Amino acid sequence: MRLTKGFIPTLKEDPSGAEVISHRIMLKGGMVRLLAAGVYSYLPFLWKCLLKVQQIIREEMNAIGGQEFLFPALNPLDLWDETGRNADFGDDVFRLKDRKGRGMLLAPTHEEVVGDIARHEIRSYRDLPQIWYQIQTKFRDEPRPRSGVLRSRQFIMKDSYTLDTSQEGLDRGYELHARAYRRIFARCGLKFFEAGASSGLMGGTGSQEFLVEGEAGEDRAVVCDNCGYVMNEEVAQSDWKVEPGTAAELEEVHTPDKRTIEEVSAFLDIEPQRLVKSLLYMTAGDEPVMFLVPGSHDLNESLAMRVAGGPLRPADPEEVLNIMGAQVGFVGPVGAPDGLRIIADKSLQGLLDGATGANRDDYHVVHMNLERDVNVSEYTDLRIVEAGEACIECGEPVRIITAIEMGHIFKLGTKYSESLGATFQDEQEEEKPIVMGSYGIGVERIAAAAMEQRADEDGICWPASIAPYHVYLLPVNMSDERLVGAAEELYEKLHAGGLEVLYDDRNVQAGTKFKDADMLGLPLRINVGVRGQETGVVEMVHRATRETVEVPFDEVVPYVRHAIDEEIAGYDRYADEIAGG
RNA sequence: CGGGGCGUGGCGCAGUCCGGUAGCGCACCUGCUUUGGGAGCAGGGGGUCGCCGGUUCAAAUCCGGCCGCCCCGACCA
Repeated sequence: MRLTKGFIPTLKEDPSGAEVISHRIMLKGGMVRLLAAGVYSYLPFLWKCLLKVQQIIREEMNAIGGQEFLFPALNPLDLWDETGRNADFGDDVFRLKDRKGRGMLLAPTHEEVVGDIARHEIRSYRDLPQIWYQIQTKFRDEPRPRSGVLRSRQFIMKDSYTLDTSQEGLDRGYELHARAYRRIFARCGLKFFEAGASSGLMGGTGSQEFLVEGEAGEDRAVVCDNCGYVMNEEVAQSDWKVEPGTAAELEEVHTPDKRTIEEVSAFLDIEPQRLVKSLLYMTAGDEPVMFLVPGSHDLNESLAMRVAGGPLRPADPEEVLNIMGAQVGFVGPVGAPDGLRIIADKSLQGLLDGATGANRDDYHVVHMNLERDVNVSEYTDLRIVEAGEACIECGEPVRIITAIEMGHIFKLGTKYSESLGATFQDEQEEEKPIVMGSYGIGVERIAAAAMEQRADEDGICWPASIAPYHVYLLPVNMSDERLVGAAEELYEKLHAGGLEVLYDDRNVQAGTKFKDADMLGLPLRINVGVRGQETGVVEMVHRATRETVEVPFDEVVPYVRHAIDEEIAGYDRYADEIAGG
């Protein structure tokens, strides 16, 4: 591509409103443009990268027996009412009406459509297993789109679905996907890791995330370097306990206007961890449940929902007042209403000397002995793990990593097939629900994560496997006919050699070209300058290392070919090593 | 949804407090010079100052409402 004919509108100045590095580079490098909050146009340069990512995904999905579909993005609301997810998704889904007034939505995911096809077409165990996938635009009306394409409202997802006759079949399909995902991310040149995860709105029995470490990410993972325990913070546990202390008589103390953990612990001179945080939540059926966690920690809502057996919402201040008889900030488990389910974090088990709200405005109680003073229904892990706590598996201190979620795989089971009536007949002529799995990859996030992981202050350094072009051809001075002649000739030769070249044939200062070349970050750059004219060489600059070598004119094509092939082969070898099984 | 910030030529910003000729840099067009890390000189084009309403002789500027975008939080596969 000649830059004079191409459309890569790079910016000279930093764009406003782009905080994370991938967003900044995408705007500055002329790769994306904003249309509305969380809605982006992908310009040709980035789109070439995204097409390469999609091609790698296709190859790996096809390799595990996946069949590519294209499901409709426009879905009837009725179908989503059948699974209950029209309500579950709430405001996060875009809804509209057709001309007849029928409710429709723009699909945020496709379990329902897959289930609908399956229930009409899958009759027998002989039809199974199936692996269906698509690469398609998804719509989610995120409450707060942010960080450029990392959390947008319209984005490209590879989603796939396994249909099986049994849990064992599902396990196989799930493992095939895990391997394919490892190969995909490895081939895209990413350093990634895997973590156990929460299945959230998807439901089901197991799930795992593929993550890339990066400050711009929204996920946090608890990692043990000693034993390899890696869990998303949402489901992570640790081995940590509050020191029990010594028992004493329960005492009510006046704590006027002291509501927060900080205020109360400072006022009473009690360590925050001994101050028991009492959080009232409401179940879907509006039943109250109280969760107790040490004041030093936050409640892990995923774990709370798991133990409560369903979705929860924090009780609003009025409900708290009605149920507990005191304002938020002064409620506690001591003297709670009869029958209130109280679930405590394991770290509090055996606590002899704690403090908490007295269920009376402006009062707290001290010397609380949990066993003696509180009717705890259950002890379980409920707290968000903090860095340095002992690993639940091996006891060594854990780290916490901020990361970008690239992919997520779920064992769904029969949740959707049952609600949709997607069944098959087994060998015994018995009608059974299809066992499903679902698996997603955020396509733009791969490009963004590559930037977060590999950019420097000048721009991105693309992995060769997904780089929009292989090489940046840069004649230093367009008014020097010798240079232009040499560059033109190289351009033709590189093309003929099957290489993708971005040829900067603009008549601008060399410095401008260098800046753009660094920003756009192709793996190699060829400087065609006067210096090499006499000796018949060009400068070959490796973007990632800045290493510069002189390459004789006639060896340019094989040099580039070799460098690109070697880098990609390295990713392929890595993919082979880590894919497993 | 709560908190904060912002909205002025294509881009980045000043001007708003204290009302009175819309400005700067970059980009763009023409010409000349220049050409290895975002060139110089000369000339030129381009703006309903987010929208609606109000106050005023007069509003980018003051007041009210609305919209949009960004950040933090809540939320979120």
